[in-house]
Order: sequence, then structure tokens, then C-alpha cells
Amino acid sequence: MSYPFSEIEERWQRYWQENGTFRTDVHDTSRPKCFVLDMFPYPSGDGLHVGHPEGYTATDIVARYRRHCGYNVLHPMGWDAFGLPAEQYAMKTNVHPSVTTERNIGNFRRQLRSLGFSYDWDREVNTTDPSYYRWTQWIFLTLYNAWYDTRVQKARAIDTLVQEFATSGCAALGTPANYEGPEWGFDAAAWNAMSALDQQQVLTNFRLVFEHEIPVNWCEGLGSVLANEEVDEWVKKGYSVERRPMRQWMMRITAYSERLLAGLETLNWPASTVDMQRNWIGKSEGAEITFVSEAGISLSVFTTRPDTLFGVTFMTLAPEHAAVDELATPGQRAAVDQYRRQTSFKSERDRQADTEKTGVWTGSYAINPASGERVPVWIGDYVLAGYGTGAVMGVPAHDERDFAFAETFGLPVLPVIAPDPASPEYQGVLAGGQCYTDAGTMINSGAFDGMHSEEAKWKIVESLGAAARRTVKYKQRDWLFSRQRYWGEPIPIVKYDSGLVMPLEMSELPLVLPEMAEFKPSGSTESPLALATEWLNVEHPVYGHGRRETNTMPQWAGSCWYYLRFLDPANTETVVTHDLERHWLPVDLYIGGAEHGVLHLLYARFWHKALFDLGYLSTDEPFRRLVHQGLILGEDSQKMSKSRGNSVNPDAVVAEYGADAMRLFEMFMGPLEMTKPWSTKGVEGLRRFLNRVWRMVVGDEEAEVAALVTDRAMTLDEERMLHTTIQKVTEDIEALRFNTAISALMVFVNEFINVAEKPRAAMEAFVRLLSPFAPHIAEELWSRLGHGGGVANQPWPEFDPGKITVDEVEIVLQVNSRIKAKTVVPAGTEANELERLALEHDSVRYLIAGKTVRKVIAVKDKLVNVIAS
RNA sequence: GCCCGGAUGGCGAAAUGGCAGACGCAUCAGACUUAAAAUCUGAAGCUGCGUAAGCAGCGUGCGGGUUCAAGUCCCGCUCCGGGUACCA
Repeated sequence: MSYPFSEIEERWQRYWQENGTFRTDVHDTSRPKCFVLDMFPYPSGDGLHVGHPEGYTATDIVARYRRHCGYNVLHPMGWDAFGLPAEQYAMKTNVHPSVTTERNIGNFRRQLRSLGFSYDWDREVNTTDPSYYRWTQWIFLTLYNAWYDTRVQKARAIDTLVQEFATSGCAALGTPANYEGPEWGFDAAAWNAMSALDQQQVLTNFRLVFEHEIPVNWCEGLGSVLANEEVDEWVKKGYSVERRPMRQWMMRITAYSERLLAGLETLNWPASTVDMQRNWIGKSEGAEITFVSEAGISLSVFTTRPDTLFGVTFMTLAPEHAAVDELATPGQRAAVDQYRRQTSFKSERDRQADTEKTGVWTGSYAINPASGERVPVWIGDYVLAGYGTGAVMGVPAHDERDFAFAETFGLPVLPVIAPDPASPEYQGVLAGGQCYTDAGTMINSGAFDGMHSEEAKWKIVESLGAAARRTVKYKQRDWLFSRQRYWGEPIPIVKYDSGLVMPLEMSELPLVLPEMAEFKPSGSTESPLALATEWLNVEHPVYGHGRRETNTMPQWAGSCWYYLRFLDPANTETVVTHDLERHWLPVDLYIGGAEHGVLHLLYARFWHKALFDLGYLSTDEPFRRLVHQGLILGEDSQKMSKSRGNSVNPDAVVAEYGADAMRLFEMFMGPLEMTKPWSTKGVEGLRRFLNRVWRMVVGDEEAEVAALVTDRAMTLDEERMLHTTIQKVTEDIEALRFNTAISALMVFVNEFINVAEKPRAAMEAFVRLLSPFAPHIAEELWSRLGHGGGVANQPWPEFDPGKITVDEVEIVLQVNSRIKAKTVVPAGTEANELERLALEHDSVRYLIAGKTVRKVIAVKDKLVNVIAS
């Protein structure tokens, strides 16, 4: 029969809540701290799926274990609740997203509680709560009011820049990349004479948050911009998506590219995630080389292969490149315009999906600064406007893409790097019929001929003087931070009719979302907030009439910093108190899905570093140790989905098998990081294990526990069993190997269940070992063993290495590396003694009779291998 | 294409270079039961030989290598999963 899990689980959940068992006193610094964090969920209408509790159980085990070990543990939970589903539901039904959100959160909270997670629910945060997003907006403005000073490689308050301009002009600063505004090079007097609007425009080039016009995926039918990854989905549904330049709020994450890259070295993260972030940032070292057109227009290209410069046979510019208008000759103008129009209708994704090369000639030529050769200037959509300079030098002999382009349009191929003459591609490359991208020996390159290409690379750059300079580029782009949506944090900015753009004062936060009757798209390129007339329009005593920013923040915003707020969730004075962040950060263990490996984790690192620079935080990385839980598949080993009908509802599992069995099964399935299929039979097996645990301590009948558990001393074997289990479980939890920890607990039970009188010390230690995994039954057993006060705060059992020693060990006897016999010897018998025993052993003697012993390998406590022939 | 990760019984899996398959699921046999379920006890990698205890051989995706000894280390592949993709 089954132990009464539903009654027990409910009782102890109530006990923990009523006694505040897991309430954390964050000001208690007398004990070592441990911050154990889950990626908080988006509370969808579907409720939890079995994937959520996997990571949550893992962190809960660690949190409970650390408490047993005497740590002050912070283990919080909250809701990442802004997002599209609630808004779409609102569009259909006019039910306010906050209503849906609240309902869903209620359901999630109930489900999480039912699994017995030891969260400090007093710290719960909700990204859609104005008291929370007040601080999201505060961070937005703090970054808005900051700039990145490359001279000291850190963010500083924008005031310091204004100060610098006002006293010494811009002389000490380099021209910002893609600078837009009044002519650069102003002195203090010129700055002070500038209009407020001009000053504003200059500062926009520096702020960590800025508005910028960039091409976006605009979907007319939805009345919104789509992220690149959303485009396919909506096109399939029959919507059309076009590329359209729009003014968007951006965050200057690229200022941090180098530091985001460098910081990766210091983290205890999965190597795959570190790689993904590294690739995403995409640092490449190369040179910017200036070509000049015959009409005198400068065309700068970025290349990582300056060694191939003599092999340039054409140039290709992105269709959007600013110089295209000037370069297009009258004869080619029509074709150029036509091609540019055509590409503007393609989404970035389509453009990249098409591997067929397209393009047109502008009619112009440019001069190769190294060889003086004249090369035609083309435009082609394989060149991206947003990377490097938006222009490439075409070297078909040594670049696959250029080769394909040259083939399509019949452009010449000029090899300048020869592979090893012995290699099979040598002839083809020299004949210009094959592309060769590796290093080799320089040819057709004037003074550089005969040099190794790696050596020539930077020598060529040097030789060009002002026409070339070494530089580093990053693939990473700035972060597009606007969404044309209602259900997100309002951006706390007002645009006045004069053109002035003014942030709200910090004291005016939170800027609360207006109540609205309808949630339909606005009909323009603005969010539905454009229809909230009263909220929208602002009258200012000095600036006059203004309109609020109607874009809202992306869903990533709230999740960028929630780990900070958990430290100090109710603080109305500051985002987080210094003492608390200094004591509690960084997060010691962060568990969540690998799908957040780049975006969330990169954005959060960025904000953290910026707040660190500005003096609000004391660490420059937020998450010390990161682990991704693996995907849980359906019973059919397919991805769980409603349409497949293979999804599993945690509520049903808890009702039928209990939370403890569910927790144990989720951890027992296999290694945490691995993908693995669900198995209902497997859950049953874990419940069976708990039944056995119950029977081991409490017995079958409602008899006295005392009859079963006595104060007798343990035998040596029992002590060995107990301490082996303590050691295994402890080591496995530390290494997050929960599956093998559980199997050690099973071995213990298999050993003790049939012992007539159970030694109390062993049972009590076992219950404490079990409690992180199956806390409800552990509490119940602890109390039945005669203890009040709960097991959750009991000290972890101590491991005594002296108790696991053995007197005798079994030695394997091999002849010619095959196992032929076994023998028992005293533990620690020396190798030479083992060798002697082996050679005297009957089976061994029989097998080597008549042969010569060539070699004997003896390993203490393990084996003897006799090699004979 | 590129970057990760994986491949071990019927299934999920375990194994500091030293007895492959711990633990669990499913299976089979036995006990309890009028019976079933539950529970308990036990068996079991595969193949061949043997009435049997047992004996022999083969076994960790494939092919090589290092080693007294390889699931584990090295070289070369295959398949599966995830991410990413004209980034100059």
C-alpha cells in the first residue's frame, strides 16, 4: 500500500508557510551566503509543463542542501509577465492583459507551491507590477543618462561629457562611429554656442540609450515591427512583411563587446554557451582600406584578409550604401534604382536565405590603392549594410562569396596566394578556376611576392600609409529596444513639439501604462498607446506641448535585472541597497534553459556591467555558475506539444503520485543537462521507492515507530553503508549529479529495509540525506522519529572516512589480460605480495603451466595480470 | 557549411584507463491471495555447448591505433539532436 502522500505534502507545505521556514534574512551576514536562482517563467495560460520543475527541482535541492550545511540561502521566484500572448488575448476579447496575467500567475504560484519548492515567497517579483517596472524604467533612464568613455573603457554619467564639451570641446575624443549631427571638431565655445537641439543631437551619438533610424521588419497587418525570428511565422500566416527604415530606441551594447567577450573567461558556464556568446559577439581583426573612385569618392572596405588585396577584381557595396547615388552613372542609374527597390522588399532573412548572388554594376570604377588597378564598383545584396563599412573588396580567388559573385557576372579571378605546389588544388587555383581561402605563398603581389601570406598581411597594411589601418570589428549589433506594443514597460521619454526629447525625472517614475478600452493596433506605425490620448499628451511649463514615447520595452527588459530586485524587493528608495548587492552577488548558481544562452544572458550581463561602471553594483558579472537543464521529451521521445497530445500535466502527476515522487523522478531520469524522455512508469518506480522508505522507517501497519527503530549500535557493515551513502550523496549534490545521488539512496534502502531493528542513528541520517530531494516525506519521517521543529534546518550528516574502510578486498586475477579467477586478500596488500599470491593460485598455475611468464602487473586492491606465452 | 552535444541491454541509465551494464523501468519465475491489484523473494547483456552446476565465444555507433589492460586516451568516419549561418 501507498504512504499517504497527499495528506503529508499538504500538511508540510502549510507548516513551511505558517512558520516562514524559508524566509531569508538577507541582513544576516553571520553565515556564508548562497544565492540560488531559477530563470523565472513567463506565466502562460497553459500553466507549468514538466520542463519547468526540472530546473526548479535541481535548484531546490541545492538550496535545501546548502541550508542543511549552514548557509544563509536566498532562493526566490517571480514572474516575467509582460509579453505577446496576454496582449493578443486582449485584442480578441478586450480582457485587460493585467487580468489574464494575474490569473495565470495565481495558477503558476499554486503549482509551484504544490511541488514543495523552498522559495522565499515574500520576495516574489512581477515585471508587470508598476512598483517593479518603476525600476526597469529607472535603469533605462540611468543608461540614457550615461555614455561610454572608450578612453577609460567604462560608462560614465552623461553630465561628465557635457562638462567636457563645455570646458574643452571634443578634441580629446575620437569621432564616434556613424556620427550624425553638427560638424564634429567643435571647441568649447562652439559647443556653448550650439542650440539645445544641436547639443541633444551630439549627445545622442554617445548615450547608452539612443534613438536611431534603422531598417526594420514592418508588418502592416499587425501594425507592428517584428523581430527577425518572428518573420517566418507571420509570413506563413499570410501577412506581408517589408523592410522599412524607422526611428527606434537602441541600446549601445556594442560599446561593451570587448568586455562582454573578456568577461566570459571568468565564468563557470557551459562551454557551449560561452562559445555561442563569443560567436554572437563575433570579434574579427582586420583592416579598413580606402579605395577611391575615379570620380574621387572614397570607398572604405573592411577585410580580415589584407594579404589578398592585390587580387581585388571588383568592389561590391551594400545596396543601401550612402555612396551608391553618387556612384551610379547615368547609363546604369535605372538598373541601380530598380535593384535597390527590389532588395528593399526582401526581409533580412530572405536576403540571407538566397544564396544565389545578385547585383548590378554602378557604372563606376575605383582604384586599388596597392596595385593602382582599376576595378568596377558593383552593388549586391550579399553585402550587408550593417557590418563593417557596408562595402567589400571583391577577391574571387580567395573568398567563396566573391568567387560565386564573380562567376555569376563573369568577373575575372586573379590568384595572389599560391597553395602548396604539391596539393591537389594547386593547378586549379593558379588557373583562376578554383577558390582558395587558406594561407600560402604570395604571388602577383608586387614587392610581397614570395612572402608567406600571414606575414604579408600586416606588411601590406603598413605599406598603404593613410589608405589603410588595422581595426577590429564585431558582428554584434546594437540592441533594438522598441516594440510597438501595449503590454510592456512604457519608455519614460517625452518628445516635445520643439524637437526636444526629454527623459522623465526619476521622481516621476513609474510611468504607468494607461488603462485602455481596446487593444487593437493603432493603425499607424505606433503602438496602441498612440490612442491613449489623455496619457499621451503632455503640457510642460517650459517645454510646452509634448507627446509621450509610444513604443514600449522588449520582454527582455524586465528579466535583465530581476536577480537584483530579489535582494531588496520592497525598496522604494533605490534599485537595490549597496550592502545587499555587495554581500549577495554574484548569483552562485543559475539554472535555466539553453534557449536563453545568448539574448537574455548577454543583455543581463550588459546591464550589470553598465550599472557596475556607474557605481550601483560592486561586481562586473552577475552569474558565476550557470547550468542548463536538458529538454524533457514526451513518452514517445518526441518534443512535447499539445498538437501531438504527448504533453504531461504536472498537476495530474502530483495528484496521482505526489510531489516528492515527481521531484525524484525528474532528477532520476538522467543527467540534468541531457535531453530525456518522460516515463509514467518511471514516476511509479520512484513512488515505489518512497513507499519502501516509508516502510523502512514507519513499517507496514500503524504500529509504533519505536518498535522498528531502536537505539542499538550499528554494525560495522551498517556503518560502512551509511557513510558510503553520505559521501556519495554529498559529492553528487555538489556536482549536480542528482540521478546517481538518488540511486545511492536506493541502495541504502535496499540494504536496510529488511533489517528487523533499524538503528536510529542510521535512519535519522538517511532522512536528512533524503530531505533535499523529497522534502515532504522527510519532514513527516523526521517528526515520526520523535523530533519537532522540522528537518529543513537540521545539520547535514557528517561523513567519517574512517567508517568506510574495509578489511578485505577481492582481487581479480587475469591471465593474458582475461579474467580467470578472483581471490580475497587483506586490504592494502602490496603489489609484490599480490604477485606472489597470484602465481601460487591454482587456476593461474594451471593456465600458465608450460608457458613462460613474460610479465606480471599487480595493482594494489585491484588486480593481478599475468602475461605468459 | 560552421560551432557545440550525443550514441552503452527490450527502455532510462551507471562506471578516478583496471570485474561493462550500479540504480530504476519493462519482462519472467516464485510467495501471499478464491482471484486480481498491491507487496515481497529471485532470475536475466547476446550467442553457442551442456539435463545441470557450468564452460566457451562475442559485446559500449563504425574503422584504425596506443596500452599488460580502452566505454574511458589518440587518429579517421557514420548517424542523431541543438545552435548558427553570405559577418568580408
